[in-house]
Amino acid sequence: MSSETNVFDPFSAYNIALRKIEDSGIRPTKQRRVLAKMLFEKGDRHVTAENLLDEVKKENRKISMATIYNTLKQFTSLGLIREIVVDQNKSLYCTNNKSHYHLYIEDEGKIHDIPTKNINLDIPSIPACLTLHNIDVIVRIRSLKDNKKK
Amino acid sequence: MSSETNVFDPFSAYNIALRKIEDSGIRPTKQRRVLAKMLFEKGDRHVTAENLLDEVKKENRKISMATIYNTLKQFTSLGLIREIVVDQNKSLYCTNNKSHYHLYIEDEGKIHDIPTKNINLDIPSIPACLTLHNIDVIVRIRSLKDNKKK
DNA sequence: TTACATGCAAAGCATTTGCAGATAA
DNA sequence: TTATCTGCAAATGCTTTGCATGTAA
Repeated sequence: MSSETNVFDPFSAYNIALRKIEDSGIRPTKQRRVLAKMLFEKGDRHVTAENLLDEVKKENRKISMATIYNTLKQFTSLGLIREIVVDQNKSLYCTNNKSHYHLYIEDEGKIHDIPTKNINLDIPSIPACLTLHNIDVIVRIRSLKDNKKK
Repeated sequence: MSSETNVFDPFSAYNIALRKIEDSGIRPTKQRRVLAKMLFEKGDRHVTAENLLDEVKKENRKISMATIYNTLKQFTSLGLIREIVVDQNKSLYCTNNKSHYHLYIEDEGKIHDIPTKNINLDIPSIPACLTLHNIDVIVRIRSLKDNKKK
């Protein structure tokens, strides 16, 4: 392990998240810090509550499912993560904060980010009484073989 | 009521749907015909299973929820309707068969179609081994007042 | 000290399923 | 006649909630 491994980087995704948590007034509890580490120290991720629970278990820690759900919602409302809706039966959260779209491989259930610059999208202007919250673009693809079987 | 009301139009959305049902091999049962009428004789609609059940009740008919769910799935796989995923907790089905995007007013839970021509979207070409299934574009807006209350 | 957080188990809710009875062809 | 469909009620699975206990400030 090089000495650089432990250099404190105030601008790491994790430290930025931690500061936003503190600034927002919610407490940076142990559970929240552990989950923030998982979410923000592994690059851009797409996770479900279940994924996180499994990961917590693998590290021999213990955080309840209720807390994981609460935390995901809090992080979402703080703007740390983004909820993406690709299918009805499971909530997916995306840790990529840069503006981007999604590529969803339906038969694999896998999702990938598409940088905004790779898709050109022009939408009409929004009336003054309304605010644009977000634009979700999900490009849904299937592998050919899956498509063939009707 | 003018006599034209009962003129048979083989190209009405309902009759087209009915033919697709027959052609596909599934039986045009009473329930399926009633639901097809509700879906296709009222212009472009966005409905949930619950909406349809309520409508059925209002007409003093009775179709079970299980049948409504089954029918919505069958109609979707026949390509008669399209499932749109705006939020995790309820499936919405859209009867507009023309290519289009969606405008979702988050604080009202209302959804509207946006004709494709009003949005310019350029996506990169898809590798030959994959098929593009669909591109969902959901423009999410909020009314200003809702936005203010943090 | 006390307001806020966590964990558990129970509740909630949309959707699916198993199966007996009904129905279209 | 028989393969298919419907309706009921029970099951499922994700998510939320109520509440007692724990913890950060």
